[in-house]
Amino acid sequence: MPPVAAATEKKVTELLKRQSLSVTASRKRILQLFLDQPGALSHGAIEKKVGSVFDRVTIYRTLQTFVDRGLIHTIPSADNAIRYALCKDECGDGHHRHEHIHFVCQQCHHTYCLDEVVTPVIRLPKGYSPQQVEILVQGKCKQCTVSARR
Amino acid sequence: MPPVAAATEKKVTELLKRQSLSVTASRKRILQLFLDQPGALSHGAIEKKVGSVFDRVTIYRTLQTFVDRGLIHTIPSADNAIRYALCKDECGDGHHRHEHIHFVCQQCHHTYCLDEVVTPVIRLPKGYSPQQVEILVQGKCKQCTVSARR
DNA sequence: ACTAAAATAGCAACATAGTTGCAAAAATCA
DNA sequence: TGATTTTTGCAACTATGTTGCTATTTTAGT
Repeated sequence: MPPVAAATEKKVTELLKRQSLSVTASRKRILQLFLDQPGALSHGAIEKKVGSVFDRVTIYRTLQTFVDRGLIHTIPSADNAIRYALCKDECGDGHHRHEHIHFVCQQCHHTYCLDEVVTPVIRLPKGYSPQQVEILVQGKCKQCTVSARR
Repeated sequence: MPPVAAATEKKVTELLKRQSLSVTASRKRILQLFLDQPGALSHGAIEKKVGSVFDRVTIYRTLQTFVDRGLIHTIPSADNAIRYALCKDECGDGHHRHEHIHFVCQQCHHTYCLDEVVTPVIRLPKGYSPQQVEILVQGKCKQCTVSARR
């Protein structure tokens, strides 16, 4: 059985309204993509899934809107493919509060937010004022470790 | 006076030969760009500087070669612009060993390797095997903090 | 220093990624 | 329902990254 149940249309509509966003087909569909799976998605991955239904430009703009409203956040990468993942409730209009780290599996290439792992405090040299810390761990994810053990 | 002296041609030639790389004009010039300043450079930034002299493709291939040989390393970003920075001596053919963090200034948009700040050990949930940890700190850099104080 | 072999650079052509302006369509709100 | 606002899709464009091929440069051996 699949680990995550499909989000109902009601749920995504709820989420959009809560951010006072117009409820449109593309926004509902793209938000649902995020709810339907545990990892992060790149623009490219989303385009592959729904690119025949919605215009590329619409997908770009939808992602930007979601980031602006604090529905999703960006995850940096070393392969020129920014990923996006759902935010927790603490994020909202114009601000993001994230304390979790990001895990990139080198085998299945999925990216996950590890909400249970809190980012440590980083002590910087004099003169540097930190604002935000992003931690990116590469390795082998839960699924891939399990599959390899069989 | 400029803070960093220009690297001599001899020095870059030395570095290239040490990695058993052919010594060519583009490799010398691009390597010198890195030595002439303290931060990281994106492909775009390099192209702006020497794009009229060398072909775009040559720059891409030179950067890739340098990464492969352990001369420079990549720094992930959230703006689809991978940065490259010089490696310390511990890196070599096919492998990279980095323990430092990366600092991105939100004001001047430069990226620096903070070699004196060591990446802490990150404790992951069961099932995840970490291979590499990348830490990206955003904030205001030394220069920009000083300039603001004036 | 010269030459043959190997490596690299430049070019062209292509593929992918991201942006902008504008008119048509859809969503909101009264 | 209808007017207003917002969003979408399209077209055109810019930027970014890749590949194959040939010419040029570099290297290594004499």
